Formats: sequence, C-alpha cells, structure tokens
Amino acid sequence: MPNSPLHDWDLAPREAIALQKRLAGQVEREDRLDPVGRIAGVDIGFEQDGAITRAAVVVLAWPPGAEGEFEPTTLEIVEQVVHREPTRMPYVPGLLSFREVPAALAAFERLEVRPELVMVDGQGIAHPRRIGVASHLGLWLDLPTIGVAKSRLCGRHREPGPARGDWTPLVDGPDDEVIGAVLRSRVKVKPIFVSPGHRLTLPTALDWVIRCLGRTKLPEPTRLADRLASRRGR
DNA sequence: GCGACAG
DNA sequence: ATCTTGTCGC
Repeated sequence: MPNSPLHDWDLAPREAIALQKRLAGQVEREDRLDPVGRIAGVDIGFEQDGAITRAAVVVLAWPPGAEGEFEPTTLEIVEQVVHREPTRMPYVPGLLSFREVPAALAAFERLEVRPELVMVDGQGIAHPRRIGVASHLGLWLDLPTIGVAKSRLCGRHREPGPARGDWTPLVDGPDDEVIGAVLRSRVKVKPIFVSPGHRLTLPTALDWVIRCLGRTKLPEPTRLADRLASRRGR
C-alpha cells in the first residue's frame, strides 16, 4: 500500500488542488500531434455501488474504411481493454481526474498498440484551473487528448444553432477566455462540450470530434468506451 | 451568505 | 456515475 506506484494520486482536496495548479502550466495548448493512425476513446464506469471502478479504452483505426459526412461508418476497432480496481476517491467536482485517471492509466498499460490521439469522457481545459480529466490524462500519457463532456462544469455560452455541426464558444473568466466549444453533435439533442485536453488547439479538437461523429450524440471513440465501461456493450 | 458543480 | 419500463421513431 505505501509503495503503490499510484500512491501520489491519493491526495486530500487541498493537495490535489495545489497539484493541479502546478500541472496546469505543463498542459500544452498548441498542436503537436503525429500523423493519426489510431484514435482511442476512454471512459470510466462503476460497479457495486461505486466500490469498483471500471476503466475502458477502445482503440479505433483511422481513417475509416468509408468516410462520409458525419458518418465514419467503418471505424474499425483495433483493440479494447477493460480494467477493474477498487475505487480510491469519491467524486468531487473539479477533482474528477484523481478519481478516474489512475484506473485509466492502468488500462492503457495493458494496451498493446499506442494511439496517436485520445478522446476522454469529461472536460479538457474547460475546468476552473484549466486542467480537467482529459488534460491530466494527456499529461501523464504524453499524448494529444480531447475532452468530450456531456454537460458543463464551468464557463458561459450561448445556445448553439439547431444543425448538426453548429457550435458556440464556451468562455470563462473576467477576460472571456475561450476554453472550449458547445457542439450540436445531433439534431434536436442537447449539445456536447468539447475542449482541448493536451497538445492541441480548440479548432483541431473540434475538427476531430466532428470527423468521428456517427449517427449518435457522442463521437465513436467515447461512445464505444462508454458502452464498455457501463457494462452495456457486448 | 447563496448558487453551481465533468462523472 | 448508477438505479430502471415503457415508448416513440427511423
């Protein structure tokens, strides 16, 4: 226990926040990605009243076999991993990464292939201290990451247009800093919140999310990881 | 003091 | 996040 390699994740809120402030300065907001051949989706689910954490990672091949507008129908699954472990931290708004990243890292360690891009279920820099779970994970994996959340954590925004692909900027702070985008990924459905995680800009993040949209609200990477982590998927 | 609050 | 039946629509 005292020698657990992930011991440094078990922090009191006080220390966790201090760590986030230090790490936030290491999050890269410029594009720095290698040619994309594989895209991974990550999500965490729970079992037994939250006692067990399930981390799921799904790796898809890019480009898809038959790419159509908003329909990458042939995004082939290259590999998928599910890792289970005891839950170590409770959910605290703003400190989600300390609860989910350890399990996600363990799942990645079991992966045989390495993706060039990762989509995470949660916020990237659209976070009070600009380091949401997607940014934190990207920092640890040293990979470009994108935050794809189903709801807002912080920031202000106007309602995006009704058409698929319409989006409005998510801004925060007294200076209206742009921290993400509110994207209408499907007609007549609540928009999703896209934000850069690590090593890429908002335009690039939006571009990839839109390119990975199928007929559902969530882009294929996180949609498939969602299924796996939630137990549903086959 | 009063809301808001990823998963 | 998770607990859950039916129901509307392509």
